[in-house]
Amino acid sequence: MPELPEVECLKRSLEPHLLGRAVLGVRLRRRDICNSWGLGKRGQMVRTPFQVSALLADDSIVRLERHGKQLALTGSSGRVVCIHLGMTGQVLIRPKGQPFPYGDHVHAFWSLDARAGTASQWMVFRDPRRFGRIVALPSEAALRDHHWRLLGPDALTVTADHLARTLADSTRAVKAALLDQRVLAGVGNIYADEALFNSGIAPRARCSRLQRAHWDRLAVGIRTVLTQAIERGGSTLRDYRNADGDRGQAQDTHNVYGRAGLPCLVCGHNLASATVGQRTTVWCPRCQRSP
DNA sequence: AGGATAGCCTGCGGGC
DNA sequence: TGCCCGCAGGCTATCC
Repeated sequence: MPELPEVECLKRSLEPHLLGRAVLGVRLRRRDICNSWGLGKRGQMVRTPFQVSALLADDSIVRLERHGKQLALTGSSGRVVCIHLGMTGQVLIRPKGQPFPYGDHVHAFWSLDARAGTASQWMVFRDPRRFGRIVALPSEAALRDHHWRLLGPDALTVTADHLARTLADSTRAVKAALLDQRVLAGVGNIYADEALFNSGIAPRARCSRLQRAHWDRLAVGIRTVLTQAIERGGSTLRDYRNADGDRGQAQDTHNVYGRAGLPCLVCGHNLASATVGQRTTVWCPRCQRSP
């Protein structure tokens, strides 16, 4: 469930813990959630045998960067670890020596040094369903030019121009297009439904039928919904927590997601539900229209 | 080639 | 009470 707002809130909550912090060592329980890329002989990116030391061991963290739903940690060596939370992934900061309150499914531990006012801590990656991934890369250039090369622009800054240009000839349902990370990065099922409600566009509307005014409203709708969710700390439906274990509050203000059959908060008409783009989709048939 | 579909994976709630 | 089934949906691989 973590989409762009949840990953952004995770990033903001991790930064005070991680920036400038030394990684003393890394322990990995599951190797099958990790990938590693390196530079090949002709300068191309190649898959390399995974080594735990590639996860910023003996490094210190100098930067956190998010694109869409992915979060990258850069070490002072220039190496990068990119974390993708999948459905149930969590990154948590916990003091060493205290009982760990989150049960099983912790796949990786980073040992962080003690610093002024702070005891030594663990950063842990936990992911019950294991849809998440940890990717080691040799540089930020490799991150942007290789690992993130197929992702569309970050949804927080998406423009009507980009949406119109990218999707004008597409016959897909607009909701399916919003879920496609190559079109824009960061929108998942929750915020796709919320953004479409905000813009008054039916999820099954064909992209090629939409006009300039629709793209204008949709771009604003996407940015607004995501920005407001970030301000509320993201949506916690079940699993999402920030680095400190706190829940978000944005789920309390959803207009349509999870409200199938309930009255529309704007017009009172019962909200409809159907599968669109292989995802459960909820919308208001009165407030949202197909051109 | 764009678009649809299957598969990965665990927890939980509903039904019996 | 306990078991089974369906569902949740991020993405990749594969098919049409």
